Amino acid sequence: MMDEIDRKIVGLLQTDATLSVAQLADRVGLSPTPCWKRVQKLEASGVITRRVALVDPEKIGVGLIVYVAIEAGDHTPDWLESFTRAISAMPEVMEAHRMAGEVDYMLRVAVTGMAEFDALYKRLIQAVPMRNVTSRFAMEQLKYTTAYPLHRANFRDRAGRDLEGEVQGQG
Amino acid sequence: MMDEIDRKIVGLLQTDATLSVAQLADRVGLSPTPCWKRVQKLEASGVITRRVALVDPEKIGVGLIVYVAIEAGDHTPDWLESFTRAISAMPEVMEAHRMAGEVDYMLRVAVTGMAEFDALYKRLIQAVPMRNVTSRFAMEQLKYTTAYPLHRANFRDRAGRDLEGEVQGQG
DNA sequence: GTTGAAACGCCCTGATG
DNA sequence: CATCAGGGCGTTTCAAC
Repeated sequence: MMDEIDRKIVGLLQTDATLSVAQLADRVGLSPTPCWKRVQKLEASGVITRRVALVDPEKIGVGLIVYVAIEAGDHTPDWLESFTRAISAMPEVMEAHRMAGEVDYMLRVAVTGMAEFDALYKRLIQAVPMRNVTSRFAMEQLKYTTAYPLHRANFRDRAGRDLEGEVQGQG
Repeated sequence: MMDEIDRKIVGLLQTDATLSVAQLADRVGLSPTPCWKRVQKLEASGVITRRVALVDPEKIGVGLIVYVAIEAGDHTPDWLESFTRAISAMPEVMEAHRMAGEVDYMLRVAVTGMAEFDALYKRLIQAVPMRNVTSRFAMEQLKYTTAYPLHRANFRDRAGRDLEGEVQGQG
């Protein structure tokens, strides 16, 4: 189980992965060696999955973000299979979720402009039948981060106790 | 302007920022020195904005993703100002866009569970008046990437020419 | 663009307390 | 957990082609 120091390490690396182990150790109040071991453990256990470079979408000409809400044509394993394969092959589809409620799937798409989105849309409805597709276009990005919130309730202190009281339904 | 080699470098670093300059140079068909210079330039020019560690949300107990569609209470600068300040202070709000069309704003939220989302929702409607809020809950993540698509049309060859014919509306 | 080389820092691994 | 020590690798810069 992760403790408060692990939480700090993850928090720091989520915002800046160029930090050296020495800097990291300094900021979490540890010496380099155990700090390095913790980082290794966080990677081995799959908490930290990868290190990537983030890019300014405007600078590479991918300025249009579109949220696409989809109602499936039918609810069969085949449909899901075809749909999954289709979006996997589309680099413009950066995120895809299966949803609860009326909307079945939600996509986050990044394209150069309307013309390209239209082409993508056509490829999509051609790959698999859809009952309904609603596209919403972003005008301005107010906030964007890849850093997940690190709640104290999800970590332990050195005695192995929760840092906060039990959270409802999270036992 | 970026050329084909820059495009490859960005593409590689978007998926794996742990690559050494030597490895990178090897894969793009360059020697280390000019490859290193290109990376520096990409960072200085703001194409590459940062390097971060990505984390498995399940492993840190943030398993619930919610898309929130918002219609603003009114359309004044003050409202936008208050709204922006509110979501900036909420780490659970990982993404926020101002949208075209009926929905004014779109949030992507990561929380530990329904209880926490409910608390966030209350904080949100308390911070600023809303005409309508529609929350959609993700059941399963089909795809997720931080890597933007790199279209050949947005890059040049060594002669400075577009790699593809002019794209409609992108001329 | 290329190669080769040097200086420096950091990563990573041990040993010790 | 801390501290110390060391080898090896990668980064960064330089010179010359």
